[in-house]
Amino acid sequence: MPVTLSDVANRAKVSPATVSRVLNGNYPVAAATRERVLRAVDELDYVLNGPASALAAATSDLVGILVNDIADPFFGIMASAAQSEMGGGEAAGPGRAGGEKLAVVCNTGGSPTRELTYLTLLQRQRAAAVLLTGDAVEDPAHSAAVAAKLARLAEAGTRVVLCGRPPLAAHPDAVVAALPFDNRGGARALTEHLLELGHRRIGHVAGPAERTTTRHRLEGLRAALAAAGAGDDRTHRRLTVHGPYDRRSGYDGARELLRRDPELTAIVAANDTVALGVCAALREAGLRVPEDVSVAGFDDLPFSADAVPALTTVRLPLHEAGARAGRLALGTEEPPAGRVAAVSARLVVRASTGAPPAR
Amino acid sequence: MPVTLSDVANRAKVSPATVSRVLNGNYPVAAATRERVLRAVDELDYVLNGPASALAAATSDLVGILVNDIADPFFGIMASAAQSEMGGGEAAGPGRAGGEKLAVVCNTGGSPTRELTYLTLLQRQRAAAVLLTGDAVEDPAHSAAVAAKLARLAEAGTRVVLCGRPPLAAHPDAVVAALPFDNRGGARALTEHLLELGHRRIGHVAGPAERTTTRHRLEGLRAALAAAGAGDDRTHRRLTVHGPYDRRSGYDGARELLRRDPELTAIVAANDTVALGVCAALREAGLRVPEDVSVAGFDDLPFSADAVPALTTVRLPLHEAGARAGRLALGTEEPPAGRVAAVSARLVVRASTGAPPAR
DNA sequence: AGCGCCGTAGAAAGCGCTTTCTGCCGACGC
DNA sequence: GCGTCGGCAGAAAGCGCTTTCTACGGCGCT
Repeated sequence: MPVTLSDVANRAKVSPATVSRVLNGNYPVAAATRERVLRAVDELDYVLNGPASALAAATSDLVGILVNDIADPFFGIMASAAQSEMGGGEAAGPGRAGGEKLAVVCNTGGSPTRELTYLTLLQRQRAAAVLLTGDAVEDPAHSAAVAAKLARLAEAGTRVVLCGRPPLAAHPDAVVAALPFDNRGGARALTEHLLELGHRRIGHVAGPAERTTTRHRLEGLRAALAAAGAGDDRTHRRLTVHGPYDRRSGYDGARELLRRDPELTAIVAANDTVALGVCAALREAGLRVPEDVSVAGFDDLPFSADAVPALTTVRLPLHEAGARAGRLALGTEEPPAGRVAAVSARLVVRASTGAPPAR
Repeated sequence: MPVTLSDVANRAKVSPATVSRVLNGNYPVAAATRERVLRAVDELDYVLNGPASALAAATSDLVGILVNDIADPFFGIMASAAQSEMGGGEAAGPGRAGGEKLAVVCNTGGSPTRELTYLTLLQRQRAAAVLLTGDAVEDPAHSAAVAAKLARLAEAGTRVVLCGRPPLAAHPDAVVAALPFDNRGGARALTEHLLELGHRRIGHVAGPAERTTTRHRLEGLRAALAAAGAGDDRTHRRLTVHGPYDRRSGYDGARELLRRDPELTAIVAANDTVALGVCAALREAGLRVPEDVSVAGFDDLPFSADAVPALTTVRLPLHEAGARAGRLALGTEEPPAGRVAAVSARLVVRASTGAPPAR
């Protein structure tokens, strides 16, 4: 019932081989013949059978993008940037010419199991490339499993790229490139800003425990604190709470921190969304931002500039990183030397931070 | 090099057919044999070749979810709800048992061309189902092209479902089900709320022109206005500006509306994100919300409750709708009678609307 | 004039799986 | 005790494409 390659061949009075060559454009075909074939394709409204050609050619045009939370713009921005690098832009011809890829995003929900599941599914589809974004869970067993999976994928010819995620410990060369974010540096700069302003009692609503991103941001923060001789480790731990990357976590976290230390003058949030929750809790407690308590976010998502007050945060060039990762996955861009290129984080000072209240 | 079905068969001392049957679980296999096969699969770390099985079986386990903007939570929420209905939850076995699907989201960026491109790509992959979310562009040529494409997909066995999008005019039965949002009703209720509060000069920062959602929301608004005898058509048009669904559009739109009519007492935004931009512009102009000007959004995205002031808006059950659409796509849920089930919209009154200032 | 070569098209062998059709074997019925 | 049936496994024919290898003209060259 569906139109096949040979139907087209018959109509164009050529062999199936020729049609295939026209569609793939990787073999000389006389202009007149090509013309005829294209016309037949058009007339029959033919669409290549993806599975069949993937099987025969042993590669497919599927590219998988794994994200932790598809409803979070942090990932949305990276994914859409990556996706926009991968064709799909112009009209798809009937064939696979032009190297258009089907870039698809897979939502792991932050669950290691689902991450592995998707990787298997992608492996099953013989994906051309896989792009992992965001956080990695710091469970040795899981990291090993992921690394092993990626190694197998790489073996089968899939290009693996890591974006906003540290390089693999286990099989570093299974990966084409890794673009980790400089979370440590960003957190450090942010904390220094707060210290300069005069803050000494700084609370932290951190991200989920056991995640590299969370750990790195914490390390940056503590490094700055330590360098300034502000507080000891026990204090830091007391002034840190963990939670997911949502508004609720910020709200609850801020209340908890306030309970633990009502004298707090600043709160650093795991990201901008969490920061909004923190602001809400503060406001509810009758505290003004930044006059009574300063608040800082992380990521610099678009809404942060519009918040009231506008959020001081650390800008991560999500779009650029995503786009670059996309090109790397496609092989359009040369991998960086050493396969790793850190993505820098820049402090953005806005209205939500200020000097601590005079006592 | 890669492990194939027959490798597994050899190791398990059975025929390839048997291995296939174990993996697909749709044919009786003696427990002992099954056991043996499963062990072999495990030992060889075998992963089914998706393209090959898709080719042989003439179906694949790919499900496409088309969204306009992956970085917008509006779509993120629907997509993630739909995706979570489609397996990927538990560990993926080596086979396709359990009907796990690879649910992938495709970002059209609101471009009709890319929409068609993705549809072709999905058709090429012989997708099991396709889920179109959000707005449809109101260009007859494009609608016809999409409808035709969907009809061909349906013909090939792909289940097509529409979520937050009106049923097809051209080939209504190409679609398994359509779950359009009640944008008219929502807009109407919202406008009535404003009218009851006493507002008469209501500005509108609408969504992109030539989109069904935009049109429906406008129609609801004008219906309410007309019913209350508030303003004529020319006035409405003068107090309406169009723009994309982003913060910027709200900001620019509000400034423009203020210029056109400084006596405005309320502004209805295309959605919550736009509403935030409106608030920013108002604030900048020295106007308080809602004391001087009331502002209302649409969709009730999570951040709306946290905005300052908390946004009055229209709640769309995005999660529920997405989940239902997912089940419909999978065939887990019976399609509604007539294949169409409107999704209701509910007014949520919060702090951003109030009585107009006494003159 | 003959040779070889370039440019182009066709034949055909798979790619790795699913599935019908066939066949074996033990159990059960009469 | 033999025929028959049912439960399970194997053989083999594709699924629709890609790609090597082969074939065929016509051209330029010697």
